[in-house]
Amino acid sequence: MSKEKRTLWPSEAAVSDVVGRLMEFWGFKRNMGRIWSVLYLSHAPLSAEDLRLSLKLSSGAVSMTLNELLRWGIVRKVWVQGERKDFYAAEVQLWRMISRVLSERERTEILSAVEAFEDALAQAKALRHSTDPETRERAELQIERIKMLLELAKLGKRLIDTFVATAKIDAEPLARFLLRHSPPPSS
Amino acid sequence: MSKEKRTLWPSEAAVSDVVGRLMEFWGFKRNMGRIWSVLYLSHAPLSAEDLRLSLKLSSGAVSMTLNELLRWGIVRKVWVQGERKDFYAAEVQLWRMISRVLSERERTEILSAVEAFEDALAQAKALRHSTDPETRERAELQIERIKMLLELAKLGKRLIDTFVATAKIDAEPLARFLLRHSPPPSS
DNA sequence: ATATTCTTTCAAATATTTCTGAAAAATGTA
DNA sequence: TACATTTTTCAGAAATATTTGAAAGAATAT
Repeated sequence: MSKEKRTLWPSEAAVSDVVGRLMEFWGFKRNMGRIWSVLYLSHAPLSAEDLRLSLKLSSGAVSMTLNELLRWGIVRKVWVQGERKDFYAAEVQLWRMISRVLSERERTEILSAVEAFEDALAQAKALRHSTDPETRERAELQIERIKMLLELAKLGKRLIDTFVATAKIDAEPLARFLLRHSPPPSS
Repeated sequence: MSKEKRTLWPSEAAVSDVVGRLMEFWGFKRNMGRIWSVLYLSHAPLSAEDLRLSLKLSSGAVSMTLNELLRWGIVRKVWVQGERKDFYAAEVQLWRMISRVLSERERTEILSAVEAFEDALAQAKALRHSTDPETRERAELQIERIKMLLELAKLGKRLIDTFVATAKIDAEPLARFLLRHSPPPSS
């Protein structure tokens, strides 16, 4: 599998292109998506060099990107008997992959947003009893609005938590998750 | 409101910082979030110049960013009697704002992904009857996997559609949407 | 019509992100 | 230990994204 597989099939090229774009859109590096895709569509684990050749990347880029993918739990290392180099395989459970990313991200992003909103709220509340009526009025408005943001952020957190929890126990949670809702409006 | 309001309150600075980061995280420009925040926390509409001064941006940046925000329906223009310049106000219905962005984005991103996956699937299917057994085997695997991706993309589309539809008819759809699910696992 | 004020545009400047490739480090082999 | 292979690191290069500021363009008032 390390001699022939140096050129991507059209289907592989197409998928790695879209997934690369989607991942980029999602805030990852495009190459993360491209590498994952090639692994995902491969019938056997691939080495860093396989990936380097089929995607025309530098060895450094492959190494760094693979490690990032490993950190996200989106790709894993695989032992191949008799081979010295490492081989890599894609996480094929899509929902698991997504839930991992979501939970990983919400921890850093949403939680820090919640904290920051709480701080801002406290700061606005401090002005509630200003002697200047204009200041008081503005403070009141800001308190209301920041509360909304805070609520929204917490709601987002809960949504992610729920999703992640569902994904953990259920083999096809995405479908269930969705189908619990009214049917889609238009197509 | 155009003379005094040149320095942000700490609460305003804090919120525009977080929201700026969140929006950047979400794939928008940081200044979109910052400008929106200042407007959102303002008790009166602000002019481009107000924003330029309080956020220390160039006039060009303010103009471009405001237009982008207008295009997303996240900010609207407001007439102020007796004033010549335009004034701007933030969309305060958060869920409406989000649903608009979601529906706008899914149209371009998810739909194009679905299409691309379908193409890739067709390409893989074309190899199903290759004379080479190895090729056939690989084609079968790819077909299975691409199908999963396609399903996932369609599911995502449906999720967004459902959300957007809910948001359209309901004043606090986010809450309902969420609360229909089991309570959050951890905090 | 002309002046004044405000908004937009856009090429150049900055800033940020991502990639390359060669050297260093690590890992295994004899 | 010495050697061969594989992986990682990282400074600089390249590619992208964002911002500036000045000039052009609109809009309104006189």
